[in-house]
Amino acid sequence: MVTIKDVAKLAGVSIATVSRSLAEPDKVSEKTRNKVIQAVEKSGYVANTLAQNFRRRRSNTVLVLVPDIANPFFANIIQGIERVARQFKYRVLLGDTQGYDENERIYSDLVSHKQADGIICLGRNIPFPYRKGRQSLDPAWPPFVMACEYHRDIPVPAVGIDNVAAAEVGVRHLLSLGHRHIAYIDGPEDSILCEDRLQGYKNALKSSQLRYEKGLVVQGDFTLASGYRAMTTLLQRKQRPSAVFCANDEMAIGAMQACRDAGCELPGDISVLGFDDIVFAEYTSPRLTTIHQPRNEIGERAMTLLLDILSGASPAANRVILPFSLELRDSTKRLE
Amino acid sequence: MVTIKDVAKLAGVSIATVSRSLAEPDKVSEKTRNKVIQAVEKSGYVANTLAQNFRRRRSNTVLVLVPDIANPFFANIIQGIERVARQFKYRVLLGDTQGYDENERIYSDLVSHKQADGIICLGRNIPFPYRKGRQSLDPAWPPFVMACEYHRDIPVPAVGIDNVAAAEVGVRHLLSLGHRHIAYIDGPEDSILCEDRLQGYKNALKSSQLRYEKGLVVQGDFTLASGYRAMTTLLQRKQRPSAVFCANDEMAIGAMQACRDAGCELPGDISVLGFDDIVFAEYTSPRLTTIHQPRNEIGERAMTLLLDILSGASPAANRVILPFSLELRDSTKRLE
DNA sequence: CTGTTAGCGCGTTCAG
DNA sequence: CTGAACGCGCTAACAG
Repeated sequence: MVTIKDVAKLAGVSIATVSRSLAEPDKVSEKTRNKVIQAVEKSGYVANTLAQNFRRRRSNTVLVLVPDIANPFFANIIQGIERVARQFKYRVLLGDTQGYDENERIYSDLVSHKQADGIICLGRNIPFPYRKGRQSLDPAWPPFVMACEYHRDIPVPAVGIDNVAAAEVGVRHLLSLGHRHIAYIDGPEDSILCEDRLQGYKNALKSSQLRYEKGLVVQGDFTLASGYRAMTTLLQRKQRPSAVFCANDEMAIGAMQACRDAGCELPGDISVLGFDDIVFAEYTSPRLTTIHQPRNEIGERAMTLLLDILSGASPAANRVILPFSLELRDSTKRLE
Repeated sequence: MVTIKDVAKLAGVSIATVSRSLAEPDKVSEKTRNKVIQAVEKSGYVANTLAQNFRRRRSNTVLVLVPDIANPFFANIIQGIERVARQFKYRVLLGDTQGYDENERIYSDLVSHKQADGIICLGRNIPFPYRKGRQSLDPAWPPFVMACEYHRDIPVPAVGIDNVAAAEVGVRHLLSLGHRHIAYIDGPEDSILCEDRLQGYKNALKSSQLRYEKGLVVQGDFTLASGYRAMTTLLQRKQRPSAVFCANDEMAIGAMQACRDAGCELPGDISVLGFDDIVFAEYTSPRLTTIHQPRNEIGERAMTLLLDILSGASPAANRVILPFSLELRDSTKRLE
């Protein structure tokens, strides 16, 4: 292995000069710099990152905590993170927590062990212990930002969309089609993002002077299967809803299947509205009307935000709200 | 920051003893070990991984090169890798290559920079330069294994299924339903895995004394959109196929959409057969008949294989072939 | 079984 | 602008 010493010898300079020429080129005279660069090329020197990291006390790595990497929604966010990370020479360490806090703990330990400089959290939990009711960012926490979700009490830097507004827009769309009996298939209980969507759903109902009916809200967990189950439950009501709003596309796709299995026509008997706009949404039958989130951009902005924090600069904004849009397709239809 | 020195002082032993007590506990007397452990707990010491990695000259990290992380098929494999990695205290570094060789290069450099100890490659290329026609593993290459794909000439350790056999089983199923005009929507050109599937397709045709017709094979790139386009092309033939075998589920789902848009009934007019058995396959309409691959296990075995190689033990087997199964659902139907 | 010692490869003072 | 020298925190001989 060729080390900085070899290069120094070859270039006839000291190792300090080699180090400087590479890290802070402008602090070195052009002449020496060229000598060094030549020596580097000739020897095929590449700095030993392990040694660099050790010396610099950082890893140039960010940890991405994903509740479920198999969820295509998260995958797109990771893509965004990855792109920015690569651009800034950062590495992305993947932590698939499978929804277990315990795993989050394991992974966030990586930061205290210096294996990662910061964390991007795609799930809904802060991966460090903290007192319930805490209202401020603990300075002892490592740099981290949340993507999609955010925290109700603690001002954690976060990137996402306005979920209340998005849900409201979606449900208003259903209302505008004449639906009055609209169900909501919710996501996991402790997801603030789902609470927001529920709130948007309620707001929309209210704006049409409709009463919020608890029985029309069924809980799922973002999976296809849970959407199927939830819809099955809803279809057993004496009065079936004429439309259903789902907290994500996968549950919507599951719900559609349940409708078909129950002999309902789509969208004739039931309109279905999704959330996220995953690629598959365009390939369902009927094509799924849904709320589009800029997933790649969410990832990019989250990484950028984390980079800001890591560089010590106060982040441009603590909470980044990105635009969403209602993607009209064929799964919602005017009530006849 | 509390270092190994502090612990040594606190425990009244040398730093070497602390190091040993933690890394090789059985080489230390129980008494000293306990002293050390107490000191560790009292001081809250955590070893600096950066220093350890530097000293040990390895990172306990594997790099996973993914052609497209948004593809749910890969996501499941990564899950498997992740699980085993966590179990063995390895970290997973993610490299989304987006199909660019250039990116693969960037990432595989991480290994030479000691940032990763080995590579698991989910794509179809060997991420290092090598002479075309090379027939053996270059000892200069870092430890790596391929999952799903493998290499035609070079005996790269690989995990996957028997794609020829799997495709043959699938197409024979179509044949057994009376189909004689069976199309194949192929994957990317340089995918050996797709070549194998094509071979299986040909074998099946041959077993039924059917002629292989080039026009019935259309190329896609594994995406939903490409499946849609490919099917559209196929539907424009004077004689439409009565069944189509797709190299993956996403293309199959795209193809189904194309059929619907063209007014074909599914599976009445056209039977569709997928490959992979991604979760969405059960939620299409009709439910997609497809070939199931044990994705999680592929990931697990790939990681295990890499671990074997890293530990110097000659891997139990150089090529691991896992079982597949034909998942009969509703998208294939007897020809009437 | 334990302690002493010598670096790993690099970044970073501090003089010059 | 450049070089000598130190040490980051830890592991791995080696000697005792």
